[in-house]
Amino acid sequence: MANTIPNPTLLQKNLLKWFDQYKRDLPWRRTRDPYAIFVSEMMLQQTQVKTVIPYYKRFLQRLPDWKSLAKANEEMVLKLWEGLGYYRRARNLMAAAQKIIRDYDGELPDTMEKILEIPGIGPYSAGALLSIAYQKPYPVVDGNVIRVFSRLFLLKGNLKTGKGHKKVWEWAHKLISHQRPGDFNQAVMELGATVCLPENPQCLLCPLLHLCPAARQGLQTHFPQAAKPSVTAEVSMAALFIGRSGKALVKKRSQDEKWLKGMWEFPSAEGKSFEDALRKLELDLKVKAGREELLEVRHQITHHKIRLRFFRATPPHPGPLLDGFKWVKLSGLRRLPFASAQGKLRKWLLDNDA
DNA sequence: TAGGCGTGGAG
DNA sequence: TCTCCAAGCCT
Repeated sequence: MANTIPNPTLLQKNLLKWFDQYKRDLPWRRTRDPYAIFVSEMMLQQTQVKTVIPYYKRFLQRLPDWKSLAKANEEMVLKLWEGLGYYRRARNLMAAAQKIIRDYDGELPDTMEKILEIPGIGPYSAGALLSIAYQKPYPVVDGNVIRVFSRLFLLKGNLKTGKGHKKVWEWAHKLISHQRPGDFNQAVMELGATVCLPENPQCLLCPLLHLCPAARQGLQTHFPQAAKPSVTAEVSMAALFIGRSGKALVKKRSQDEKWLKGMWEFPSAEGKSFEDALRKLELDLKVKAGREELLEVRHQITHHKIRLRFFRATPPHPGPLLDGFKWVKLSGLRRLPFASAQGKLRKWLLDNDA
């Protein structure tokens, strides 16, 4: 079957009309403030809309403009970010604010060249900021755009990297609306997030159904084509819960660790088995642990599936605290975190950490 | 270029 | 329970 190319004008018109009628009411769509839009874009990197909303509101309430963010202390910014993940984004956000105050007199620049120099801003975010905050006709490509375009244009192969990815950008450049670039970009993403879903795409609700060759051929779930399956390794870890008078001992991970460098965790170790890991811990900390498993927590970190089992241990002999350890106050542990932001513990732990 | 970086939603 | 992957960036 011929790969018919949808008419760009028609595509824009249908999509924008649908967007006007069905777009979600999101807090960052109620402002034109480049700062607020910038914050939202940083938070939205690899993070779902629903997750971001409460963080976004709290962040803007506490740090409403470039100036307040630029002079904020890092502990406070990380605290506001706690639980969102990818903590480098929080530091980049601060660095961005400082740069904008220092180099641009407190105004987000409006050229691609300058925007790309801002820490934490790559091709996607630059396009989003220029189109949404400044109505400039730059496209965006994210996971949604890849999925929508792969179906609309029957794009084959891996579209996340290399030539395939470049192809998606070329389509995005061709299709961007010059009248309403910000709305067009958001509309494609909105369609991907609410209608053109990875599984069970809602084609009957799609404003582009009549333009979509994948849907016409019943191939919508065959696009985008699956990337090569990633090999994941299974890792066994043991962790110690060492409590004393309402407090628990936590440890800062070293910079030599494979993951979560510099983050706080309950003392843990890897091993060939849980027992093996537990013995290492006992040896390292010079403590004796019980063999009764308190809890098993599972974690996914790039290409690793981790099972972390917690065991109770009696506190080490009181004396000077070892370097990199500290006691945190806990009243009740409902969930045990694996590790957390640099110098911080995850919120359900800090809730109890007066 | 591929791997590291966090957490949680959803099927 | 398991898997996939989300408004990506950096090295």
